[in-house]
Amino acid sequence: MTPTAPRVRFAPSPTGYLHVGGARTALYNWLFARKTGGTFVLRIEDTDAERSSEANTQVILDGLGWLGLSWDEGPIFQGAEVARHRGDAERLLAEGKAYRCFCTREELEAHRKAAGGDTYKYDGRCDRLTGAEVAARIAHGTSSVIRFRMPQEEIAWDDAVHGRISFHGRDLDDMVILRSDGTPIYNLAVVSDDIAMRITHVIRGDDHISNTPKQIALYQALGARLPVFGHVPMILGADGKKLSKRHGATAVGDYQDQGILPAAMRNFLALLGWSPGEDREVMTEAEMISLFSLEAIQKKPAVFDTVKLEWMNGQYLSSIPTADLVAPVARELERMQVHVGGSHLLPPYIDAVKSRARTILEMAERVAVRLDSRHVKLDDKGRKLRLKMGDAFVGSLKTALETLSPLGESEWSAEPILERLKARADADGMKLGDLLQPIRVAVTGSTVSEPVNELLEVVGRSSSLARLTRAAERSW
RNA sequence: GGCCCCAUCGUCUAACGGUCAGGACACCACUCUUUCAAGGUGGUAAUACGGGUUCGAUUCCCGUUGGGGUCACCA
Repeated sequence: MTPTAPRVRFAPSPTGYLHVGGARTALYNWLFARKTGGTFVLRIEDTDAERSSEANTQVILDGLGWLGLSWDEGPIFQGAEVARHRGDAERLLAEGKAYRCFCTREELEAHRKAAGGDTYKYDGRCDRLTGAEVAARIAHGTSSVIRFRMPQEEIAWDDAVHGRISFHGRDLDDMVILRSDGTPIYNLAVVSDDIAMRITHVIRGDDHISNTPKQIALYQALGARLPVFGHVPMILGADGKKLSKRHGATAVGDYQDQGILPAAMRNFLALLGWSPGEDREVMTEAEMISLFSLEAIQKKPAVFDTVKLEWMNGQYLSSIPTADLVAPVARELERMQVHVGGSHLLPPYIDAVKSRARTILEMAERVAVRLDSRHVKLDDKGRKLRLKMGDAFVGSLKTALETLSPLGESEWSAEPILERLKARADADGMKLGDLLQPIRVAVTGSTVSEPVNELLEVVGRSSSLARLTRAAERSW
């Protein structure tokens, strides 16, 4: 390994599912590592024992695996490193860069109220305690935290995506770095770990910008060399607000469930806040890696557009061989409790449906409709067509039944079906479409399908006739 | 509210001071198919506002407005 090879990390906390924003951050780290020949480390930030869980950790690992984001080291669990975290905090204390604070939560709350709330900053009163006073309180067994004394100076860095960002220490709190129970607070744990793991590039969400000056101060106090920081923009919902549960699907698992392909998700996520230029959109993994750069990342937040994601998925779906679709569609059908009778029977159904579906789920639903008439549901456009056509709708169905019933089982295939329907339409002087579209709606419930004659063949003689009869009688 | 970040079509974005401001999604129209999509062709649609700097600003500077992030013994 060359000494200049970058080391990056993705450091989620297992307090929930893998959010699409987190997934994109992971993706950018991964792309950067692969592009530069660097190392991608996975670290699980589980120092909040209350909210962390093994199940959540597994969901995150599964999500990354599904997206194909392989890590080179880890997962490393932050919770296993508390001894080092504590050591670092105590070192800062010993070097006079941090101090013990004996204030209780109640006292802090009282100060905050007295100061008027919003702009409250710890006033450093415990920093003014004499050595004797501190010793007395410790001897008395009063519990304490360790606070870091924030340098009162400008703290700035050249952000890999934003350019120069500058804060001033006077606006920053003397933050707690070690809890009274001896466990570390986030900012200390992160810095301690990133130093120990020799991380060279910290690529994370914009929501961490305000943590960065605090962490830089910690790096400097610990005498460590600064990594490059790069803050990638947030992902917003359709209403322009930060993406959250009320926007519907926000976990990568949700999209997996909807039948989005990992490659499509990865491509879409990469484009959300980054552009390779030259109007490139659909890219292979190798192209994405070779074109990637931190400097080309957008500074402003991006709205998550599920419609475009589905379009992207359709692009990928259409280039996948039917054989590769059998297993995922079969799995979905099983989940829907649709009886298939062996997945070797599936290919003709998938072919029938493939070019018209944008997700695996949609594909499975359409296959289900063809397999089992109980899945036929009249959709809005179908209903609209029936209303628009009025009596002619049922008339067309009756005509179709008359025309097709005489066809025997052995003659029931696309070619003869089309010939008969054409001949009949000609004879009756009606437009072929006026005859076919009601059939399509009666058989599938939808106005969209493969050519009607092929549809009838796939569905089969008896089921097709039964569906036409039912639709004609019920006159839907 | 303090601090910080950001600002090109509805959405994702391109344009290292000079372009008829380009592409993609979505939408509309046309076209192919004696039927649906897909495809093809075309169209509607943007530099938030006000000042500078400059021969010339989407691009550089300042301000306004608007949006976002963050202010815990959470991460």
